[in-house]
Amino acid sequence: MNFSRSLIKWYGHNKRELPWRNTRDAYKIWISEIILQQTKVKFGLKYYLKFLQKFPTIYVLSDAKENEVLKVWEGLGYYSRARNLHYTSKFIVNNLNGKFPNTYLEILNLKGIGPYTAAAISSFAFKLPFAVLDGNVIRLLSRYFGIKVPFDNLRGKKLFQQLSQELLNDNDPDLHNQAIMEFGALICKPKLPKCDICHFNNLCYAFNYNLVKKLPVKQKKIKIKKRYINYLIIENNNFCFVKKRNEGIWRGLYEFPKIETEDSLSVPNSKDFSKYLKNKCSIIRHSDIIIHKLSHQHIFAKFWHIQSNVNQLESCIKVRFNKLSNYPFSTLILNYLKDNY
DNA sequence: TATCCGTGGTG
DNA sequence: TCACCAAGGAT
Repeated sequence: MNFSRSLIKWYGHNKRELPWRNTRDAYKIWISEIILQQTKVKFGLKYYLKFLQKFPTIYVLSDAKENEVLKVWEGLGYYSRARNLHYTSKFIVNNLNGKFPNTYLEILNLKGIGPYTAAAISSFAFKLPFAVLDGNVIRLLSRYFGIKVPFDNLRGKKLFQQLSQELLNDNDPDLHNQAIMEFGALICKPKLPKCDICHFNNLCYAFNYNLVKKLPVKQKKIKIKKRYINYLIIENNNFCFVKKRNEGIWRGLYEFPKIETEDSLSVPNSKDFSKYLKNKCSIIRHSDIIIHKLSHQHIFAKFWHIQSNVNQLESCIKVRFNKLSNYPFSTLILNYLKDNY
Protein backbone atom coordinates (compact mmCIF):
# COMPACT_ATOMS: atom_id res chain seq x y z
CA MET A 1 0.00 0.00 0.00
CA ASN A 2 1.43 3.39 -0.94
CA PHE A 3 1.87 6.42 1.27
CA SER A 4 -1.42 8.06 0.35
CA ARG A 5 -3.49 4.89 0.71
CA SER A 6 -1.99 4.24 4.14
CA LEU A 7 -2.83 7.76 5.24
CA ILE A 8 -6.40 7.49 3.98
CA LYS A 9 -6.87 4.17 5.74
CA TRP A 10 -5.55 5.63 8.99
CA TYR A 11 -7.84 8.63 8.51
CA GLY A 12 -10.87 6.41 8.13
CA HIS A 13 -10.30 4.91 11.57
CA ASN A 14 -8.98 7.94 13.44
CA LYS A 15 -10.51 11.13 12.07
CA ARG A 16 -12.32 13.66 14.21
CA GLU A 17 -15.96 14.29 13.41
CA LEU A 18 -16.09 17.86 12.17
CA PRO A 19 -19.11 19.54 10.55
CA TRP A 20 -17.32 20.80 7.45
CA ARG A 21 -16.28 17.26 6.62
CA ASN A 22 -19.88 16.23 6.06
CA THR A 23 -20.67 18.60 3.22
CA ARG A 24 -19.81 19.36 -0.39
CA ASP A 25 -21.25 22.85 -0.08
CA ALA A 26 -18.46 25.11 -1.34
CA TYR A 27 -19.77 28.01 0.74
CA LYS A 28 -19.54 26.08 3.99
CA ILE A 29 -16.16 24.63 3.08
CA TRP A 30 -14.90 28.10 2.19
CA ILE A 31 -16.01 29.51 5.55
CA SER A 32 -14.38 26.65 7.41
CA GLU A 33 -11.09 27.00 5.56
CA ILE A 34 -10.86 30.74 6.16
CA ILE A 35 -11.66 30.32 9.85
CA LEU A 36 -9.09 27.56 10.22
CA GLN A 37 -6.23 29.60 8.76
CA GLN A 38 -3.60 29.81 11.51
CA THR A 39 -6.28 28.70 13.95
CA LYS A 40 -6.67 25.53 15.99
CA VAL A 41 -9.65 23.35 15.09
CA LYS A 42 -10.99 23.37 18.63
CA PHE A 43 -10.97 27.15 18.78
CA GLY A 44 -12.31 27.70 15.26
CA LEU A 45 -15.16 25.22 15.58
CA LYS A 46 -17.38 27.45 17.71
CA TYR A 47 -16.85 30.34 15.32
CA TYR A 48 -17.75 28.14 12.36
CA LEU A 49 -21.07 27.17 13.96
CA LYS A 50 -21.82 30.75 14.98
CA PHE A 51 -20.89 32.12 11.57
CA LEU A 52 -23.11 29.71 9.62
CA GLN A 53 -25.98 30.27 11.99
CA LYS A 54 -25.76 34.00 11.39
CA PHE A 55 -24.87 33.79 7.67
CA PRO A 56 -26.31 30.48 6.38
CA THR A 57 -25.87 31.34 2.70
CA ILE A 58 -23.59 33.49 0.62
CA TYR A 59 -26.54 35.79 -0.10
CA VAL A 60 -27.13 36.47 3.58
CA LEU A 61 -23.45 37.18 4.04
CA SER A 62 -23.30 39.51 1.04
CA ASP A 63 -26.25 41.48 2.42
CA ALA A 64 -24.72 41.93 5.86
CA LYS A 65 -22.95 45.04 7.14
CA GLU A 66 -19.22 44.76 7.74
CA ASN A 67 -19.77 45.50 11.43
CA GLU A 68 -22.05 42.48 11.71
CA VAL A 69 -19.47 40.20 10.11
CA LEU A 70 -16.69 41.53 12.32
CA LYS A 71 -18.92 41.15 15.37
CA VAL A 72 -19.26 37.44 14.69
CA TRP A 73 -15.51 37.27 14.09
CA GLU A 74 -14.77 39.15 17.31
CA GLY A 75 -12.06 37.40 19.33
CA LEU A 76 -10.92 35.14 16.51
CA GLY A 77 -8.13 37.41 15.29
CA TYR A 78 -6.71 38.12 11.83
CA TYR A 79 -9.72 40.27 11.05
CA SER A 80 -8.77 40.80 7.41
CA ARG A 81 -10.08 37.26 6.94
CA ALA A 82 -13.56 38.46 7.87
CA ARG A 83 -13.33 41.58 5.73
CA ASN A 84 -12.12 39.59 2.74
CA LEU A 85 -14.82 36.98 3.28
CA HIS A 86 -17.42 39.72 3.21
CA TYR A 87 -15.89 41.35 0.14
CA THR A 88 -15.68 38.07 -1.75
CA SER A 89 -19.26 37.13 -0.91
CA LYS A 90 -20.39 40.36 -2.56
CA PHE A 91 -18.15 39.70 -5.53
CA ILE A 92 -19.57 36.23 -6.07
CA VAL A 93 -23.17 37.35 -5.66
CA ASN A 94 -22.78 40.39 -7.90
CA ASN A 95 -20.49 39.00 -10.59
CA LEU A 96 -20.84 35.22 -10.55
CA ASN A 97 -24.58 34.98 -9.99
CA GLY A 98 -23.97 33.71 -6.48
CA LYS A 99 -22.31 30.55 -7.75
CA PHE A 100 -19.01 29.64 -6.11
CA PRO A 101 -16.35 29.13 -8.82
CA ASN A 102 -15.38 25.51 -9.45
CA THR A 103 -11.88 25.71 -10.91
CA TYR A 104 -8.61 26.06 -9.02
CA LEU A 105 -7.49 29.25 -10.75
CA GLU A 106 -10.81 31.01 -10.35
CA ILE A 107 -10.86 30.07 -6.67
CA LEU A 108 -7.25 31.17 -6.22
CA ASN A 109 -8.09 34.57 -7.67
CA LEU A 110 -10.65 35.30 -4.98
CA LYS A 111 -9.59 37.79 -2.32
CA GLY A 112 -8.46 36.12 0.88
CA ILE A 113 -7.74 32.83 -0.84
CA GLY A 114 -4.15 31.74 -1.42
CA PRO A 115 -2.57 28.48 -2.61
CA TYR A 116 -3.52 26.48 0.47
CA THR A 117 -7.17 27.50 0.62
CA ALA A 118 -7.62 27.19 -3.15
CA ALA A 119 -6.30 23.62 -3.05
CA ALA A 120 -8.45 22.79 -0.03
CA ILE A 121 -11.70 24.07 -1.53
CA SER A 122 -10.88 22.61 -4.96
CA SER A 123 -10.38 19.16 -3.53
CA PHE A 124 -13.02 19.11 -0.78
CA ALA A 125 -15.85 20.66 -2.75
CA PHE A 126 -15.00 19.60 -6.32
CA LYS A 127 -12.60 16.65 -5.97
CA LEU A 128 -9.98 18.46 -8.05
CA PRO A 129 -6.42 17.07 -7.79
CA PHE A 130 -4.62 19.87 -5.94
CA ALA A 131 -2.47 19.05 -2.94
CA VAL A 132 -2.68 21.21 0.16
CA LEU A 133 0.44 22.55 1.79
CA ASP A 134 -0.06 23.79 5.32
CA GLY A 135 1.92 23.61 8.53
CA ASN A 136 0.86 20.02 9.14
CA VAL A 137 1.95 18.84 5.71
CA ILE A 138 5.27 20.68 5.84
CA ARG A 139 6.07 19.14 9.22
CA LEU A 140 5.18 15.63 8.14
CA LEU A 141 7.05 15.80 4.83
CA SER A 142 10.06 17.43 6.40
CA ARG A 143 10.38 14.68 8.99
CA TYR A 144 9.46 11.71 6.85
CA PHE A 145 11.81 12.64 4.01
CA GLY A 146 14.42 14.35 6.19
CA ILE A 147 14.16 17.69 4.40
CA LYS A 148 16.39 20.25 6.11
CA VAL A 149 15.64 23.10 3.72
CA PRO A 150 13.92 25.96 5.60
CA PHE A 151 10.28 26.12 4.64
CA ASP A 152 9.79 29.82 5.25
CA ASN A 153 11.35 31.05 2.04
CA LEU A 154 10.43 30.78 -1.63
CA ARG A 155 12.77 27.89 -2.43
CA GLY A 156 11.57 25.84 0.52
CA LYS A 157 7.93 26.49 -0.19
CA LYS A 158 8.33 25.43 -3.83
CA LEU A 159 10.15 22.27 -2.81
CA PHE A 160 7.49 21.23 -0.30
CA GLN A 161 4.64 22.17 -2.62
CA GLN A 162 6.08 20.05 -5.41
CA LEU A 163 6.62 17.09 -3.13
CA SER A 164 3.14 17.42 -1.69
CA GLN A 165 1.67 17.42 -5.20
CA GLU A 166 3.69 14.35 -6.21
CA LEU A 167 2.33 12.38 -3.28
CA LEU A 168 -1.27 13.33 -3.98
CA ASN A 169 -3.70 10.54 -4.67
CA ASP A 170 -5.49 11.81 -7.77
CA ASN A 171 -8.41 9.46 -7.28
CA ASP A 172 -9.23 10.75 -3.82
CA PRO A 173 -7.65 14.18 -3.52
CA ASP A 174 -10.21 15.19 -0.92
CA LEU A 175 -9.55 12.24 1.37
CA HIS A 176 -5.82 12.50 0.80
CA ASN A 177 -5.72 16.16 1.78
CA GLN A 178 -7.91 15.65 4.83
CA ALA A 179 -5.89 12.62 5.86
CA ILE A 180 -2.44 14.14 5.61
CA MET A 181 -3.45 17.23 7.59
CA GLU A 182 -5.24 15.18 10.22
CA PHE A 183 -2.22 12.94 10.60
CA GLY A 184 0.00 15.97 11.09
CA ALA A 185 -2.40 17.43 13.64
CA LEU A 186 -2.91 14.25 15.69
CA ILE A 187 0.25 12.14 15.26
CA CYS A 188 3.10 14.10 13.66
CA LYS A 189 2.59 17.01 16.05
CA PRO A 190 5.05 19.89 16.56
CA LYS A 191 5.85 18.94 20.14
CA LEU A 192 5.79 15.41 21.52
CA PRO A 193 4.76 13.72 18.28
CA LYS A 194 3.40 10.23 18.74
CA CYS A 195 6.22 8.44 17.01
CA ASP A 196 5.64 5.31 19.08
CA ILE A 197 2.30 4.63 17.42
CA CYS A 198 3.14 6.14 14.02
CA HIS A 199 2.59 3.72 11.12
CA PHE A 200 5.40 5.33 9.22
CA ASN A 201 8.11 5.43 11.86
CA ASN A 202 10.19 2.63 10.31
CA LEU A 203 10.44 4.64 7.08
CA CYS A 204 10.64 8.06 8.70
CA TYR A 205 14.02 9.74 8.21
CA ALA A 206 13.71 11.99 11.24
CA PHE A 207 12.69 9.11 13.49
CA ASN A 208 15.55 6.91 12.38
CA TYR A 209 18.16 9.65 12.64
CA ASN A 210 16.79 11.23 15.80
CA LEU A 211 15.94 14.50 14.06
CA VAL A 212 12.25 14.71 14.98
CA LYS A 213 12.85 17.65 17.29
CA LYS A 214 14.97 19.48 14.70
CA LEU A 215 12.53 19.29 11.80
CA PRO A 216 11.08 21.18 10.11
CA VAL A 217 13.65 23.98 9.91
CA LYS A 218 12.52 27.56 10.20
CA GLN A 219 14.80 30.34 9.06
CA LYS A 220 13.42 33.59 10.33
CA LYS A 221 12.70 34.80 13.79
CA ILE A 222 9.99 37.30 14.48
CA LYS A 223 10.78 40.62 16.05
CA ILE A 224 8.49 41.90 18.72
CA LYS A 225 7.75 45.58 19.12
CA LYS A 226 6.54 47.20 22.29
CA ARG A 227 3.70 49.70 22.23
CA TYR A 228 2.25 51.83 24.99
CA ILE A 229 -1.38 52.83 24.67
CA ASN A 230 -3.61 54.84 26.97
CA TYR A 231 -7.29 54.27 26.21
CA LEU A 232 -9.62 57.05 27.28
CA ILE A 233 -13.06 55.96 28.37
CA ILE A 234 -14.72 59.33 28.31
CA GLU A 235 -18.01 59.08 30.15
CA ASN A 236 -20.87 61.50 29.87
CA ASN A 237 -23.83 60.13 31.80
CA ASN A 238 -24.55 56.77 30.18
CA PHE A 239 -22.52 57.47 27.07
CA CYS A 240 -18.94 57.09 25.98
CA PHE A 241 -17.04 57.58 22.74
CA VAL A 242 -15.53 55.05 20.35
CA LYS A 243 -14.03 55.22 16.90
CA LYS A 244 -13.46 52.76 14.09
CA ARG A 245 -9.90 51.72 13.31
CA ASN A 246 -8.95 52.36 9.70
CA GLU A 247 -5.49 50.83 9.54
CA GLY A 248 -3.00 48.49 11.06
CA ILE A 249 -3.86 45.97 13.67
CA TRP A 250 -7.56 45.45 14.42
CA ARG A 251 -8.60 47.35 11.30
CA GLY A 252 -12.35 47.60 11.12
CA LEU A 253 -12.81 47.10 14.83
CA TYR A 254 -13.71 49.87 17.29
CA GLU A 255 -11.68 51.33 20.13
CA PHE A 256 -11.73 54.15 22.64
CA PRO A 257 -9.87 57.34 21.78
CA LYS A 258 -6.26 56.74 22.73
CA ILE A 259 -2.97 58.39 23.49
CA GLU A 260 0.00 56.34 22.39
CA THR A 261 3.40 57.10 23.87
CA GLU A 262 6.88 56.09 22.74
CA ASP A 263 8.81 54.72 25.69
CA SER A 264 6.51 53.96 28.57
CA LEU A 265 3.08 54.41 29.99
CA SER A 266 3.45 57.63 31.85
CA VAL A 267 0.47 59.63 32.95
CA PRO A 268 -0.72 61.48 29.89
CA ASN A 269 0.07 65.16 30.23
CA SER A 270 -2.59 67.80 30.16
CA LYS A 271 -1.74 68.71 26.59
CA ASP A 272 -2.56 65.21 25.38
CA PHE A 273 -5.79 65.22 27.29
CA SER A 274 -6.82 68.63 26.07
CA LYS A 275 -6.65 67.38 22.51
CA TYR A 276 -9.69 65.31 23.36
CA LEU A 277 -11.23 67.29 26.14
CA LYS A 278 -11.78 70.96 25.66
CA ASN A 279 -14.42 71.11 28.33
CA LYS A 280 -14.24 70.26 31.94
CA CYS A 281 -13.27 66.75 32.76
CA SER A 282 -11.88 64.75 35.63
CA ILE A 283 -10.03 61.50 35.86
CA ILE A 284 -12.07 59.14 37.98
CA ARG A 285 -9.66 56.24 38.02
CA HIS A 286 -7.32 54.26 35.84
CA SER A 287 -6.56 50.60 35.40
CA ASP A 288 -3.34 48.81 36.11
CA ILE A 289 -1.03 48.20 33.18
CA ILE A 290 -2.49 45.45 31.05
CA ILE A 291 -0.05 43.52 28.87
CA HIS A 292 -1.60 42.19 25.70
CA LYS A 293 0.70 39.94 23.70
CA LEU A 294 0.28 39.59 19.96
CA SER A 295 2.44 37.71 17.52
CA HIS A 296 4.44 40.79 16.49
CA GLN A 297 3.92 43.26 19.30
CA HIS A 298 3.44 43.47 23.02
CA ILE A 299 0.96 46.14 23.95
CA PHE A 300 1.13 47.81 27.33
CA ALA A 301 -2.28 49.34 27.88
CA LYS A 302 -3.86 51.50 30.51
CA PHE A 303 -7.53 52.45 30.64
CA TRP A 304 -8.44 55.90 31.93
CA HIS A 305 -11.97 56.60 33.17
CA ILE A 306 -12.79 60.22 32.59
CA GLN A 307 -15.94 62.02 33.60
CA SER A 308 -16.79 64.76 31.16
CA ASN A 309 -19.56 66.87 29.73
CA VAL A 310 -18.45 66.78 26.09
CA ASN A 311 -21.21 65.86 23.67
CA GLN A 312 -19.15 65.11 20.61
CA LEU A 313 -15.62 64.15 19.76
CA GLU A 314 -13.90 64.41 16.40
CA SER A 315 -14.23 61.23 14.31
CA CYS A 316 -15.82 59.43 17.24
CA ILE A 317 -19.31 58.09 17.67
CA LYS A 318 -21.26 58.42 20.88
CA VAL A 319 -22.46 55.09 22.24
CA ARG A 320 -24.45 54.10 25.30
CA PHE A 321 -22.47 51.80 27.58
CA ASN A 322 -25.17 49.16 27.34
CA LYS A 323 -24.93 49.32 23.53
CA LEU A 324 -21.17 48.83 23.32
CA SER A 325 -21.71 45.13 22.68
CA ASN A 326 -23.22 46.02 19.30
CA TYR A 327 -19.76 46.97 18.07
CA PRO A 328 -16.79 44.71 17.39
CA PHE A 329 -13.80 45.20 19.69
CA SER A 330 -10.38 43.65 20.11
CA THR A 331 -9.91 41.02 22.78
CA LEU A 332 -7.82 43.51 24.73
CA ILE A 333 -10.74 45.94 25.04
CA LEU A 334 -13.30 43.16 25.32
CA ASN A 335 -11.57 41.66 28.34
CA TYR A 336 -11.37 45.01 30.01
CA LEU A 337 -15.06 45.75 29.44
CA LYS A 338 -16.00 42.31 30.69
CA ASP A 339 -14.10 42.79 33.93
CA ASN A 340 -15.17 46.37 34.57
CA TYR A 341 -18.75 46.78 33.37
C1' DT B 1 10.54 39.67 -0.31
C1' DA B 2 10.14 40.86 4.41
C1' DT B 3 6.73 42.28 7.29
C1' DC B 4 2.35 42.58 9.07
C1' DC B 5 -1.87 40.62 10.71
C1' DG B 6 -4.58 37.96 16.58
C1' DT B 7 -5.41 34.80 19.76
C1' DG B 8 -4.94 30.74 22.55
C1' DG B 9 -2.68 26.34 23.47
C1' DT B 10 1.51 23.87 24.58
C1' DG B 11 5.55 21.97 26.92
C1' DT C 1 7.83 31.79 32.05
C1' DC C 2 8.23 32.05 27.42
C1' DA C 3 9.16 30.70 22.73
C1' DC C 4 6.85 28.35 19.43
C1' DC C 5 3.06 27.40 16.57
C1' DA C 6 -1.67 26.88 14.45
C1' DA C 7 -6.13 23.97 7.93
C1' DG C 8 -2.00 31.39 5.56
C1' DG C 9 -2.63 35.63 2.85
C1' DA C 10 -1.88 40.44 1.50
C1' DT C 11 1.10 44.03 0.64
